[in-house]
Order: sequence, then C-alpha cells, then structure tokens
Amino acid sequence: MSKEIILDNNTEELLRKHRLSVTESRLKILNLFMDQPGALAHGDIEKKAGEKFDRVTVYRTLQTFVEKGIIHTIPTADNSVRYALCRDECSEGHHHDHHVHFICTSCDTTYCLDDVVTPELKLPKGYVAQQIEVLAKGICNECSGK
Amino acid sequence: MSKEIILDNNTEELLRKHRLSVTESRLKILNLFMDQPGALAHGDIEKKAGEKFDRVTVYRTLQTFVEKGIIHTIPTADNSVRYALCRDECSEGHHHDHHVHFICTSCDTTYCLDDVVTPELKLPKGYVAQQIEVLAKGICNECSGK
DNA sequence: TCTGATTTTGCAACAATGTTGTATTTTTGT
DNA sequence: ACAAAAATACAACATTGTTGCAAAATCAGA
Ligand SMILES: [Mn+2]
Ligand SMILES: [Mn+2]
Ligand SMILES: [Zn+2]
Ligand SMILES: [Zn+2]
Repeated sequence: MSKEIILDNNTEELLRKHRLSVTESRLKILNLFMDQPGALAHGDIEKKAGEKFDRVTVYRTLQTFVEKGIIHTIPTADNSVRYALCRDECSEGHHHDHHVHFICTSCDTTYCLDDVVTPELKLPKGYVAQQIEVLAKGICNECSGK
Repeated sequence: MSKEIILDNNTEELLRKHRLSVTESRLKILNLFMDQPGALAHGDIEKKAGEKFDRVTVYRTLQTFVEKGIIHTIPTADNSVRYALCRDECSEGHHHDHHVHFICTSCDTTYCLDDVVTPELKLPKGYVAQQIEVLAKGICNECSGK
C-alpha cells in the first residue's frame, strides 16, 4: 500500500513538473511506463488500461505526453509506433532522445539503449541531417542469457 | 509508344526473374517505382494506380513484391510505411538493404541512400544485433540547392 | 473549503486503413 | 487452343485513428 502511494507521488510529481493536471488516467498510464523497462505500443496500453478508460483518452493522453516531452515515439519496421519514457533532458516541444533503440526478435521487447548514442553519418553532397533514428533488431540481454 | 514498350519490357523482365506472373497491376505499380527516385507510401500508390485497380490488389501486390525481394519497406516516424525498389542483391526471403534512408522535411521525399552503409554499433553486453535500420531526417539534395 | 473557470473525459459518430473469403477473370505452360 | 494455376475484384468485416460535444473532474482563487 505504501509502495503504491510512493509510485503515485512520483508520477504525480512528474505530471505537475510538466504543468499537467493530475488525473486518474494519466497516473495510470504513466505508471504503466514506470513499472516496466521497455517500450509500450498503443495496443499494449489499451489492453492494460483500456478496460478502465476510453480508447480516445488513451490516444489523447499519449499525444499529450509526447508533446510535453514525457515520452517519445519509436518507429518500428512493422508500422506500429511504440512509446517510451524520456530522460530528464526532454521538455515541451524539444526532445533530446539521441539514443539507439533495440527490438528483441525473441521476446519482442523494445529497449531504449540510453547509453548508445546515434552515430555520425557521412551523407552525400547536399543532404543535411537534422535528426537520426537508429533501430537495431536482434537478441536482447535477457534472451541471450538463456 | 515505343518507350512504353521498352519500360514494360524492363518491368516484365524483373517480374519474370522473380517467377511472378506478369499482370497489368504488377506492371503498373512496378513502373510507378521505376519512374521516380524516392520511395512510395501505400497511399501514394493507391492514388496513382488505385483508380484502375482495387485497393486489395495494391495491398497484395506490395506484399508480394516485398516477399520476393523486389521492394523493401522503410519505417518512418509517422507510422506510415514507405516502399522502395531493392537493388539486385535482394531475393526471395532475403533482403540485403543495408543502407541509410533519408526523409526530407521540406519536400517529404524519402530516399534510399544506397551508398551510405549502416554504421557499426557498440551495443551493451548481451545484446546482439541482427539488423540495423538508420533513418535520417533533414533537407535533401534538391531542396538545399534552392 | 467552497465556487466558478478551465481542463479532461466519455460517448457517439465517423474516416481511414488493413484483412479475409470467394466467385470470376487472367495468365501460364503444354 | 486448352486445362490448371494464379491473380483480381468485390463484398463484408476488423482494426485503428479522428473529431465534436455534453458531462465530469480538476484546478486556482477567494
Ligand atoms: Mn528511447
Ligand atoms: Mn532503401
Ligand atoms: Zn528479448
Ligand atoms: Zn527535399
């Protein structure tokens, strides 16, 4: 019980920090992200929280979190965006998630490899990169140990 | 007229090479890819060819082309898969498109930068990468010249 | 703590996107 | 030219995402 209160306090604090009103659905969805290491697809969230909340609320909550810099999107090859918590550097309208993402082909978990920075690229003449996304697919830490 | 026949022969040859029967829709869609440098989203193809063909046919044609190694998919941040022609190395079930993709934020064209190979990554202990996708966003060759 | 303004939610209706089964048409190899 | 095989169109459906608005919850100030 006390643990739950602490968790709620954490998420509540995070919401207030980003000047968002504290609501049940936001707390619930934010806790889903806190409670596990990987990323979540919209579908995952809808399954875990959607029984309690409307589908539209989930959409709007995720959209708000992205705009405020609380979570960021991870593009995947199968055309299903996944979401993961941002680190502290991100703020409203300014994301700074310059890290590599990893999708495990065995357990299907998506990881933010926060310590693996996106590499530099030598692009052809005339091309100027503003942002670079790197998505690695393979076997994750957990699965390779087995 | 003769030009059209030459184009058709090219695409026809490509289809036969991959042991696909030559049909009007496959020729048409393949020519769409041939006739322009960038990648195409499903929506683009449906607009350009869909007046003539059923939507389902477009889906199944693209799926077939991907399976046969004629085109490959490009994951994008906005959750809309784009497709582009593969180079010769790809074959049924085995894609070898180890190049960087570039999306222009100005003209929204998606390019395969065939000469920019995906960089190596130093991943944390336990993570083994099988495939790496790199997606760069910025200003393209055409747009930066203006 | 009460209250009015503001924000968020749930609902409904809708649009867009993708999937599946099947009869018909087209293509292919002989 | 023909029979077998493959592809297509159509319909029906499922999933996913969007929008407007009334009701409910939250917030800030008194
Ligand atoms: Mn991340
Ligand atoms: Mn490519
Ligand atoms: Zn794994
Ligand atoms: Zn451009």
